[in-house]
Amino acid sequence: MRMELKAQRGTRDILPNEASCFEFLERTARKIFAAYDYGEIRTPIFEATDLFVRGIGASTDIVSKEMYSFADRKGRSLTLRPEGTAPVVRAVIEHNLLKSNQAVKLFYIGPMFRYERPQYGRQRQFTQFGVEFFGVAEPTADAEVISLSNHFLKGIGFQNVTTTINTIGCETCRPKYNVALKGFLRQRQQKLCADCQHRAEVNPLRVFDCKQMDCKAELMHAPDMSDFMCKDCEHHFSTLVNFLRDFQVNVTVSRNLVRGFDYYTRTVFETSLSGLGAQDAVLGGGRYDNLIEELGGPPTPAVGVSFGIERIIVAMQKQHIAVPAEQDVMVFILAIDEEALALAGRLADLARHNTVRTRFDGILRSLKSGLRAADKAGAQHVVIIGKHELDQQQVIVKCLQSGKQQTMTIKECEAFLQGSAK
RNA sequence: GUGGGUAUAGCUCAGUCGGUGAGAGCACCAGGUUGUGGCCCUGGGGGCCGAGGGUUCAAGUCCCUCUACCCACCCCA
Repeated sequence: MRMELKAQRGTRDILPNEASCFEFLERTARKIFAAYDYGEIRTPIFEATDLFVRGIGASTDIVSKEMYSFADRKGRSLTLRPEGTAPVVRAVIEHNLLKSNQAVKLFYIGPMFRYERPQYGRQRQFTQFGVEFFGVAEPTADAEVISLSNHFLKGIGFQNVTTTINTIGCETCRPKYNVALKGFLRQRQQKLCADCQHRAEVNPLRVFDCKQMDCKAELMHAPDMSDFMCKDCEHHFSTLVNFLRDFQVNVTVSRNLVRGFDYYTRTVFETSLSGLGAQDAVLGGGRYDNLIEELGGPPTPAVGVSFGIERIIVAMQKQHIAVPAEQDVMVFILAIDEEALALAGRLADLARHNTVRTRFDGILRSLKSGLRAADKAGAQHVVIIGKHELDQQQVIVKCLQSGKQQTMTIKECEAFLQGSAK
């Protein structure tokens, strides 16, 4: 195979077979998002680079080394969006969607871009669905978003879904804890791995995620977040956990769960599915009570989640979850003689105008190969036209399932294609 | 960004110690009496063996470079 032009690294083509899987997920998501009364928002694929630097945090991996940034013809620095929350926040501020004490619920669907090393379940262009819930500070909002996430995975067909949740505190208690943790890590610096030494400076909470046994052992003695947590945060979290139990969402509390964006406050969560190897998180999210204000909007609490669609599709394949088959009846129009092509084309056109799913390729086939093709295409009915039929102004309509067939006049066939074929 | 692995037909993969003309299954196409699908049988098309260099009388096979993919790390969805 000689090809100079190929899909770029970390991108790929979605062929019809897989596209139907995306379509199924989108359909399922829209149904569930609608049930929770979220409205769709479509934001541009690229934004000012500054939006992500300020929103996600300059020191995060995504901003410091994974963004597709470029200068446009006037020298503006633009970036293909690496995630969906910052653009949505920008949009709700820009359009004054945030009225006081009003809940605003939005969802988005679309491609995201990160310059990462591709791996299974990790592409440079990938699809995320996500929801953002603005204006409610109470844990009811967190619970709703997590419940919605669970509902989505169950709607697709996943069983035994468990979500991991944690709280990382708020602007009053987290800094105190960070100071204590950093102090602790500095003391033990020599005993930590290189990665953890780096984490200790950039995002100290991440050290709890380290897989090195030595680091884990050291961290047994680390200061405990719960000793630093303010009353409000503690109450928020325990209430949330209770809500989730009421909602029958399986949750595991893990103090090791930390997320890579700077904007999270209090609640963070993610859900993993089996069959994905190292990249097994298919959704992740959390609360971000300060982001809107930081980006120039009115102080507004918010919570959101995003779903990794390609990863969900991989998990579906690994767990043998099939996309429900299309139920539409299909009619196959088969011309077996040159003279029959015109009538075949006309009948196909008529059927299509009546939104009957119709297969007609405009080519001559032998009766045998035509029926084979119809069978493979999954057609229910085949309209067969040859010169014998034309001479009599008739056609044959064959039902593939029963094997029975009947001759009809052209008029009868037209009526069939307009009515009972569906 | 770091370390390791892989690359042969549309798909999944064989191909020995370098040595006749590059294979299988699936998929596709066509036949199996004159106009009837699925199952079965027979036949057929389709590969510059990822790209570029090198070693050799001889390279799919050995060496180097590049590219892509895979696994782990990092990070994340």
